[in-house]
Amino acid sequence: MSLSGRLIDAFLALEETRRFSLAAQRCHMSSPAFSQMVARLEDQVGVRLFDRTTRHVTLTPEGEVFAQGARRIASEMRAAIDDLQDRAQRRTGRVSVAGPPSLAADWLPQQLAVFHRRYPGIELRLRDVVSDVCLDTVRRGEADFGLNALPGNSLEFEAVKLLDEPLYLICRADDPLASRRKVRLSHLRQRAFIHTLRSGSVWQHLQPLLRDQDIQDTGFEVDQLGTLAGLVAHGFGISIVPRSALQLCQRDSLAAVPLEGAQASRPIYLVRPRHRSLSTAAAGLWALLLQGVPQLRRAPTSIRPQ
Amino acid sequence: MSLSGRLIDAFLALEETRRFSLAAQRCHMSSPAFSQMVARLEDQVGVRLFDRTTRHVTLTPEGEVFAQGARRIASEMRAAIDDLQDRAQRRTGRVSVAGPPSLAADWLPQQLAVFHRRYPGIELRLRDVVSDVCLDTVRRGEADFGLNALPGNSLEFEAVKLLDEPLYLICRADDPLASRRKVRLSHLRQRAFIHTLRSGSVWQHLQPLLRDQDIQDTGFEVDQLGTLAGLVAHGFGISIVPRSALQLCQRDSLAAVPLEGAQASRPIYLVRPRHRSLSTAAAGLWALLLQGVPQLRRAPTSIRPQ
DNA sequence: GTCAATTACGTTCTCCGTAAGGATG
DNA sequence: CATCCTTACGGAGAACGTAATTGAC
Repeated sequence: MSLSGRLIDAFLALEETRRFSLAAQRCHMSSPAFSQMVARLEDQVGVRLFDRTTRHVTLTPEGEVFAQGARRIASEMRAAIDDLQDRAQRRTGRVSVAGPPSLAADWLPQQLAVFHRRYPGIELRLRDVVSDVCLDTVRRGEADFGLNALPGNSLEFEAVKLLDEPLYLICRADDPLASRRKVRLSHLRQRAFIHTLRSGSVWQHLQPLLRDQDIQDTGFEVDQLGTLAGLVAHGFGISIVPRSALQLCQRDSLAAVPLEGAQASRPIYLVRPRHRSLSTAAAGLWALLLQGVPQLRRAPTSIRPQ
Repeated sequence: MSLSGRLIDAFLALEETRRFSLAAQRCHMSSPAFSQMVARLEDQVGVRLFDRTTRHVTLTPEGEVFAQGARRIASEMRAAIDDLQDRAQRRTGRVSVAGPPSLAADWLPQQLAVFHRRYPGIELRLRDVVSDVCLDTVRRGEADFGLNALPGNSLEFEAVKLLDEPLYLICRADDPLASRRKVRLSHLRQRAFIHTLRSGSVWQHLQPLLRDQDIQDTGFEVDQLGTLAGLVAHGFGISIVPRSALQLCQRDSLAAVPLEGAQASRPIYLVRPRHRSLSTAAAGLWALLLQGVPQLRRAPTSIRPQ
């Protein structure tokens, strides 16, 4: 009632060699054991598959029919196992990561490139998402894991902190604040402020703090960091971005000044579903990202006054 | 290293129910045994297929990949076994018989019709062959078995005699011989004779005997029995056919007279290869033909003088 | 605390290998 | 008579079930 891979292999070996002794040898078994094996197979399928005397071994008509099925079964088995092992060896597979636009601009692609050089067979996908939808993306399985400023519900997600990423004030190069080595939130009092997306992590992080500082909201709420830089450059206000976003704000007329104080940085977590394990490929990328943190700490910060 | 049908079934049961206890029950096993079974499967394929706590069972990404392969494997296994058992039950299959034109004219189709009513799923094929090629057809596997006047080499073929089929003289109704109740070969002395195919069994059977009887050879050698009847009807000569061929010679102007004497009949054997067993379907038809001999003995012989 | 999966362990059964038997050419 | 498949039989290992344990909610 139940075929096994070994029975199929035995059948195919005998079908090819037409000799019990040879086929047994090929299957690394004694001849009697092999004989019993064929008998078991015939018993299980319910029909005689070989005509055999001590001199000749031939397929029965039913055996010839079964041979086709046996080859398909063996092929499917091999394919299934090979596929799995290719994935285990990271020779094939697919990983999808969700991360914030700032990291998706440079560091994540850089890390993905390293990963791709090491495991060229693995298909990669990067979804740039705002903080709000990151966890949803992971929850729905559209990404294997995500990078996010919030670790998510600890019952649902498992998170490890990658690093605390310093925040920077972005202002015009001729702004008085641009000459400071550091700024505090209190320095921003009364200033016009351009928000990044309300659903983004920086906004979520700073919003309660800025409310205390009597910040003047310009009403602008941009999606692309390039747009933000343009607005700041043309005098509509100032803004705050994480260090990894500085590169996207690179303009001659702009300056960046590190924030200091209690909330001068925002965390970045690696977040994955707690109750679903990562694929081997995803686990590999996860580990690589953890190792890649130093490159992130050394992120380019060339926007500087003077 | 070796998947078995039971492991695949276990995997699919768990994949569907997502509960060890339910899946174990469905596989008619205890829960611990089932648990070990899944562990064995995971050990054999080399990767974890399920994420499980005592509360939740989920497929790993690799498990989801494997599920597709597992379904294909299970499907191929089921198909292979079902096909075999359909054939064993004679619900499907194919039989090819080779027989002489005389029997192929009526009796064989009649028997095939009986077989087809009983086993409508089995595909039937009837090859009408002259004696010469009958055994070749069987040897090459183009027919599962044959009907032939010669039993063939007993090392190569296994033959059972169906019956001895009486031979009849075919002549014009106004022939002096037509009024006889029986004729002997000696009565044919000096008569012009029309041969059926030299490769046919009747010719092979009679040729040495006719040579002793100073038979006059017309030079005609026909393929179709209808042609033979036409030649006889128009006075070119006489001929001899087996009883089963009489129906094909049915004409008002013709008469048939049974031969008597030592060689007044030719045998018909069922012949099959000795070293290859018959398919279940073929064995069924073989048995049915053996049972159908009485109908062959009662073959229509309406060609009669007066 | 309860429920579900797992581990522990004794038992049964499958399955292999060695040795003897039987059939074929 | 030589060769090759099969049967017989004993032992090793696999796999199952019962009972105890661990872990999650």
